[in-house]
Amino acid sequence: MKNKIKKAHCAVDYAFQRIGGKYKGRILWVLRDGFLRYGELKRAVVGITPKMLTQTLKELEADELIVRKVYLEVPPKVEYSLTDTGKELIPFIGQMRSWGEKQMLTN
Amino acid sequence: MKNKIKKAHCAVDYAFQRIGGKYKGRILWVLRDGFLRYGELKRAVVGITPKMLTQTLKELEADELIVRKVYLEVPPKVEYSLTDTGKELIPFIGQMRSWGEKQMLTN
DNA sequence: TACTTTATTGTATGTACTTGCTGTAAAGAT
DNA sequence: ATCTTTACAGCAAGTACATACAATAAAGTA
Repeated sequence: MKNKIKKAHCAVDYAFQRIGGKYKGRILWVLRDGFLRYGELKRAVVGITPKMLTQTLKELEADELIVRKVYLEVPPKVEYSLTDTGKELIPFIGQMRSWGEKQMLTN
Repeated sequence: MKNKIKKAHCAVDYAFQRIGGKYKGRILWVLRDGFLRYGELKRAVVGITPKMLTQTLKELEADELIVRKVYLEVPPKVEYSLTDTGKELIPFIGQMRSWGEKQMLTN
């Protein structure tokens, strides 16, 4: 399966289906500056379980928002980075983040 | 309960907790131009069940992103509109929407 | 009296999401 | 031979999200 978008009623719906989910935004955000390995992501996205990290990374990959690059080494090494489409989302996530920061202070 | 944000690990997390969910983005979006009654919202957000609409509206209200105004009439009349905080999210949702539209064409 | 309209609420049921925990491969170091 | 490291996979279990369907209040109209 290429991705799991069901049937979007509108573009807003579609976009939220693609970057919704508990960790997708955060993962995209920490990848904004380049390549991160699985373990680095795990440390960067505090609180995520390995299971969820793997699962979410797979979804983002199937959705073509990130790229997974495997190095044939032992112990294994896998690097993740944003695709061009994924990079386009960074400004929005940045805005959301600013809004969130402001709100967190207000409360 | 004022809202149901658990413990945000970062601002991105926080923001997604507040506008995540299957219908929140769409509801905020259709409210961008002013006031809508419950029934109008139901027609605007195609596919939502009355139960989910009520529930989501309550969450958005508890989160202070929308305002609920009740008119003491029979049959009942209730109008919903964005708060200032809610309005701040509209540009962001608009951008997401543009991205989504573009993506929908690309696929 | 029965019917209509509007904005819900309640109960039951179902599906999707998320977590916790254990296990694996394979090379290199001790 | 055992231990370490890295990046996962599998399974059971719980929680959250979502749907379907029935029901309510209360004034106005037929």
